[in-house]
Amino acid sequence: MVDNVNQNSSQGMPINSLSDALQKVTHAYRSAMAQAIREAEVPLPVTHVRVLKAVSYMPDCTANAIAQRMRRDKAQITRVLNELLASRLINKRGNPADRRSQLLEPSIAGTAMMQRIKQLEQQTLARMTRDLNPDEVELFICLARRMTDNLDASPVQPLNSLENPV
Amino acid sequence: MVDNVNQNSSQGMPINSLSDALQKVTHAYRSAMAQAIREAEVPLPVTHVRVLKAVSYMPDCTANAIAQRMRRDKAQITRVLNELLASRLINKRGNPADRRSQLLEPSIAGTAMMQRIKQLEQQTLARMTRDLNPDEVELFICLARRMTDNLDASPVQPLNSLENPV
DNA sequence: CGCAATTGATTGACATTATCAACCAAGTTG
DNA sequence: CAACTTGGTTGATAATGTCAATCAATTGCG
Repeated sequence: MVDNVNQNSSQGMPINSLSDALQKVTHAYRSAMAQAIREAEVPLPVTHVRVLKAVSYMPDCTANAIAQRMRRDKAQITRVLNELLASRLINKRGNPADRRSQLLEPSIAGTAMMQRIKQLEQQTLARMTRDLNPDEVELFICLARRMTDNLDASPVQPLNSLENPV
Repeated sequence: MVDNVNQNSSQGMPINSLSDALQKVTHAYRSAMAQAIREAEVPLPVTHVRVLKAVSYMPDCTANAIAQRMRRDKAQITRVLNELLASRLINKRGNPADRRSQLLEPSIAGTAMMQRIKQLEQQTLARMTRDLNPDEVELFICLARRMTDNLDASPVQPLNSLENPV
């Protein structure tokens, strides 16, 4: 109801509640996934799961590619990858095209883990969308992407936007 | 776009990309707000802003009420409130109805700060939704809420029978 | 009333996530 | 070759989230 009390000027458009709705649903999803993962005794935090997912599904995956795709700091990606490596869930191979980088791929164990996680994710998403029909889900995704693109496309271009040279 | 490579079985329903779309748009929004706040030289992290917002708009606001509404750990709320107090952005008043708790309200400075933040939020949201019409925004909010409620309402449903491939 | 249980708030400890800056080695360009 | 860029790593620190224990005020109930 923090939203409800946003007197939103002239229109009936409750645009302010957008931020709350967004943060709440994301928090709910992350909590649900974290809980599902905990209960399934998969000893991986959510971010690690996402990185493992990227490694599993991105062809010719490198650390930098993950960082760009997930729009996260490459430092954090490095750390997560190191822990996944320590857990033997992924492997590094030298990149023949560039000796600075390594190609990443899931190990056998990583692939198996990914299968379990995929199930958990499907269950959580199914629970989350149980009263939504496919069209509504698709529409939600579409809207979310448009909003993401809107924010990405027109950065306020500040002083130090060295990160994304797009 | 980790999503794009999710071979999503037989159907056309891209249910898996939902999680990525969700996390990306939230991350984009948080980044944009954090950047706007930084540039406006408002020295408050995003969570503090949200709590200040709650204090500003919730009548008879208490720490516990905020924690429940934001679905966050009350420990975290306490800490954020303490910092807002230290920054003189909010005030505590004894709660006549319950001497254990205090009623929270923004200070003069807090109200002024809230006005600035509200502007920043409006700008960010406007940028994010610039090619969406009000109906689409409202629909998005509605869908987000339904999903949040779905996750909140049901603990963890039994595994099978949840997702018969449509 | 007296006392156990509950509740609002706080604190400590810790895990997770995010960001920034410095750095190195390999690659690229002039 | 020198200057610069790029992929990756590391250190430091901020921000966020979660759990457990604690204290004081309140409530429920015999």
